[in-house]
Amino acid sequence: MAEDFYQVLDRDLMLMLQQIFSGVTAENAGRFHFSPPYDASHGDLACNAAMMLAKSEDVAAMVLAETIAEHLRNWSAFAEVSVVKPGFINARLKVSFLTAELARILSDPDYFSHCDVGAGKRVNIEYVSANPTGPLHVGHARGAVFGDALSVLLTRTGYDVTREYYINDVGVQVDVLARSAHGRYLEALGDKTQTFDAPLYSGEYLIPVGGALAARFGTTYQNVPESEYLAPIREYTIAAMIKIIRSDLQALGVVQDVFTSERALVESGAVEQTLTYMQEHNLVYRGVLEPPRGKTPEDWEPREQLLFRSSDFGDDIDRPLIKSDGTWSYFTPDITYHRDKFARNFDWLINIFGADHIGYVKRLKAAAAAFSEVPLDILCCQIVRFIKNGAPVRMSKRQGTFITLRELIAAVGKDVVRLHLLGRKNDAHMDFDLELMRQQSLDNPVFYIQYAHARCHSAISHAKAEFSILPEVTAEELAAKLITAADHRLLCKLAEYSGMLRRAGSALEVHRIALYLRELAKELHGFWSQGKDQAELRVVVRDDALLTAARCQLLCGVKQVLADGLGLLGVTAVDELR
RNA sequence: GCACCCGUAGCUCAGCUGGAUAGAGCAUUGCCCUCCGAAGGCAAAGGCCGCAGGUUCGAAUCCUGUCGGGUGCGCCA
Repeated sequence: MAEDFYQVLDRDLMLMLQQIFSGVTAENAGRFHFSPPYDASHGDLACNAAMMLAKSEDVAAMVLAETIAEHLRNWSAFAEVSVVKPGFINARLKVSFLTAELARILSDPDYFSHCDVGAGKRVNIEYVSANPTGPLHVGHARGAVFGDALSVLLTRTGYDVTREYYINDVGVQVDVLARSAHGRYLEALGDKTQTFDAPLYSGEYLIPVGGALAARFGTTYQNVPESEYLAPIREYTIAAMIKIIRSDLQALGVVQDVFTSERALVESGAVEQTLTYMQEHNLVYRGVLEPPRGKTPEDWEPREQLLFRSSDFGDDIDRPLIKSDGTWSYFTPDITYHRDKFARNFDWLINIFGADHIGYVKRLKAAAAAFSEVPLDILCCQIVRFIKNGAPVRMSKRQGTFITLRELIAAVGKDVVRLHLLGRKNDAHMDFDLELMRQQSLDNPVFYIQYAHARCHSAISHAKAEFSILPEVTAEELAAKLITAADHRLLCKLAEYSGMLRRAGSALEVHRIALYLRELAKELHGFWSQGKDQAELRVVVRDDALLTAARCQLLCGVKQVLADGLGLLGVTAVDELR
């Protein structure tokens, strides 16, 4: 398993501390690490070990820091090690150590995929799973891009990822869909009296489905009772909706591998099997629930149901599986579905939920815990407020005022949608200002990062034009040439990338990639601008071909890291801005 | 009433699993294009990190309470 830049340093630190201090073991050593200090004037790296050890060793942190620093001074990686007041150990890296990392970025074909914290474990990530009753709308966008980017990130950090969509193709919603489609079908056959009020779906997207149904079935279902037309119309229409949804996802750059049908699961008898299993394992009982506190419904009456002992597994109350009328609750097939996922031998399940399903998390985790040791993580994406003309857009399905995903992409572009939604923690509330995002203003980080990438490209091309032949640069020359403070900062920033990815992966925090890219872009822009005042800080230095070649290597590294990070987020890296 | 999420600069948000003087972008105010792309850079200003306790060498970060905002919660799906 290959280690990244910071892992190597931290591992060596741990080994060294174990040699010096008897109290340091493999277990607690993970707390000691190097990290980039927030203030660059402190150096390239800060180490927290002395302060962490002060108590267990019963020695003043400053004394320990001096001891540790003395050892660190022997490391080949460091040019300078110093100790500062509370007990920080600050270190400055040798340029050769940083340029060696740059060389790996440029020459190692596996550099961007060598992280193996996942160790090939099989993880299933379920996301979107919107009801197949129509095109996706903006409410689905965040979960879609987050699930997609998380899948890419976990793949990159060594997991074997399956991306899954669960199709809720059973129940009232899809029956309503079928009735609506049937109305459009009659319309297509010439009946102009059809209406599509309240419970029916009035969206225009069903009109072509009606036409297709007419072409497919002719007049077969024109004058037959619902019991005859419902199933075939429903099947056809759901397939049409899935097709629309998949194409919506594709427009966002989101791909999923497995589409699991609830109906197929139900028809296989898996739900009954699950109920039998739960009965055999004493996970259910017949009982009556208390009315919900503080908000007792007027028509509440206690009725006996089949309940899952979910409160034994961390839920607040037990949950109904079979309702008093003898039918399953929504939860029952869903439990079955997760049991099916467990049966497919994943090592880890992740569900991406919208904020409107937060209340569902505990019971599902309870069900998972009752069935398997395999961990289930449920990540919720908070509501995105869409702002138009300075005011939040009120969206209502009934009034047809919700913005579709297609409209959003058409308005601002896929890259803007993705980077903006991926730029914040998934569980943070956020705004999406449609005007700002359309303006391509500085509020929009896509252009800032793409601009940095384009500048790298531009400078490298310029260097190639200026010097017909750029000299080869040896490792020694690279280290000897990239010695200014500006070079140094860029090199340090590049070296952070691999460790940042590893941490983002283990924290399931995709937004860190976006933050990092912004930081790297900022360093690049700063680097660039210094060349305006001082010609020797430019990429192209006319009287120094070797320096120019070295700087080109540096910018190649920046360009590659920017492109890789943007690629992880599904955002296009461009060589030129319009 | 209960559960989950969020309260950090005027606004939108970071803060790397407990570290140094809490950071970015936008907006405001000043600079920097005869010079690799100014869609950029530099600088100024802006803060009781909602509030109150606790844990410890050390808290925006962890715990408890509390107040505000959001989302959800019934035998709906």
